[in-house]
Amino acid sequence: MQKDENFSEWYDRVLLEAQIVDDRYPVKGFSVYLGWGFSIAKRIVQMLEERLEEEGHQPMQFPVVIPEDAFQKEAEHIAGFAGEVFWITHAGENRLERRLLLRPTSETAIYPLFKIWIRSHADLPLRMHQTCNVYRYETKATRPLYRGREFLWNEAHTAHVDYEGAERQVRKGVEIYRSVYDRLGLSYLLLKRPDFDKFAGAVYSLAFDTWNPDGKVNQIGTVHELGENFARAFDVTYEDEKGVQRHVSTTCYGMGIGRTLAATIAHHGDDHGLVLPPVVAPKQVVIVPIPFKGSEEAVAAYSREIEARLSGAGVRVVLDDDDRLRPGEKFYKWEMFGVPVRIEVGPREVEERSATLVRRDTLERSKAELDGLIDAVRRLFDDIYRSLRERSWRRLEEEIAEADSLDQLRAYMEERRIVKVNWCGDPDCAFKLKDEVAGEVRGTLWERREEPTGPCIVCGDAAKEVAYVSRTY
RNA sequence: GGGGUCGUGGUCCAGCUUGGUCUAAGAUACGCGGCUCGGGCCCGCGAGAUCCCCGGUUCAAAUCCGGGCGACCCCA
Repeated sequence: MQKDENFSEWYDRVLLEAQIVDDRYPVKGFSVYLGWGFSIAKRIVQMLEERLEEEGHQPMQFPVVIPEDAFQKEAEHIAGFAGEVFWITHAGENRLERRLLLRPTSETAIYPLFKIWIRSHADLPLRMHQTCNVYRYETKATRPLYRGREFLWNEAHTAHVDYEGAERQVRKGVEIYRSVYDRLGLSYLLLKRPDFDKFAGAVYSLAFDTWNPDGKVNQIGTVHELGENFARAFDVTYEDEKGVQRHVSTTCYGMGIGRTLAATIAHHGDDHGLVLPPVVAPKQVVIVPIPFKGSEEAVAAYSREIEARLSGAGVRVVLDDDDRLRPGEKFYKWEMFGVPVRIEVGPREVEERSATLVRRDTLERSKAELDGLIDAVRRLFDDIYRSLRERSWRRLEEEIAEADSLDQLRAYMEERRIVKVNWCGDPDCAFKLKDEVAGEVRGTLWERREEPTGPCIVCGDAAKEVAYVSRTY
């Protein structure tokens, strides 16, 4: 099973065999999270929610339905999403007087309540977040976890006294997302989207784009500066210290849980299946007993002793004592599930009061004394995490190329790379570029300005930016 | 949005070109029993299939034709 040669086949197989999602649900674009996959997803959600709440976001749950009139308040927003909205038009046989829609995102659900909650500057800043499913009738090809018509995400919405407050929050949102991706060992490009590709209704949008083995970048999170756009549309105002009514400035940011999970699978996985960073692995250690004839009882007892020690130290451990499978089959099985560390226990280990450790990322074996086992396991977790993270970043660097002609760009697109080009900033040049090559302009680096090294790759005029171009999901 | 390939037990797949020998073969997974166990052993028995859906052609359709649904790939 070759991940890099045939990612699509590898991915489909891993989803099913590692019990991530089952895509056979009989509605296109909707799939079922299975036990192993959802356990990982929940851990990602939990890390994110903890960070958000540490930074003053209240957890909330808004309804999934939005009334049509609220949805239609912000003109650009409707224009951006109207084409992919699921409408609820009937209750039983009766046509509804007021149509409802399933949220494609929750701004228009949340702002009518912001208007009620926010009275004075003392109510600000207001920060909330929710983890929920959203609904978009995607017309492009759907792909489990990458692009569904229903998908799990977390969205945060904040309101501030002024634009500067919102700007600070944008930076905070970036920092929160970065910390989650980092703990998953994921590399990414943090790009400012070109104006024509920003969130519908935003002043500007930032996006975390990450590489994928098939060469299509995966957008795993976005952070939006909304300025007063939504506040004006929904008339959300507060009274300042001088008694003047002012519009709030707002931000929002969303992280696709499915896409983040997909990236974790795609970045770290190998030809044997998943490779999970220990923080999100539902089981971090699997103990495989190797019971030679005559030593079954001793091996079983010693395995249970190791299990008890690890589990007592807070390690998520499973003892695979299923006697229907041979050790070799168990090795393959737990490698598919991506369990970070395997402990092999046979008569030799019983004899020596030791354990044989195998790390999932490199499949290297090592030995530890029973008394030093917990430290050895923790060290391995740390090594695995570091090496996955490093490998992911190295791969991102290798994916990036630079082109100074359309022909060269086209050639790199064939190789499915992410390519830096000089760009004048004119949207027409970006559109032309998309017509000419298989990729599109994703944006410019947000945190560091890169100076163009030549004229615009399309029109030849003076370039203002260095843009990143790639295929997309 | 356009083009291509494909859809057969849980999974992978043979059969389709040339309709009948298909009461659909095999592998794997599953259940029972035995033997084993340091990388997917081995032996026996068992169960499991609306041949994606709807319609048509025909004495006869997994196979041919039309439409639909779904998946994958390529292009825009």
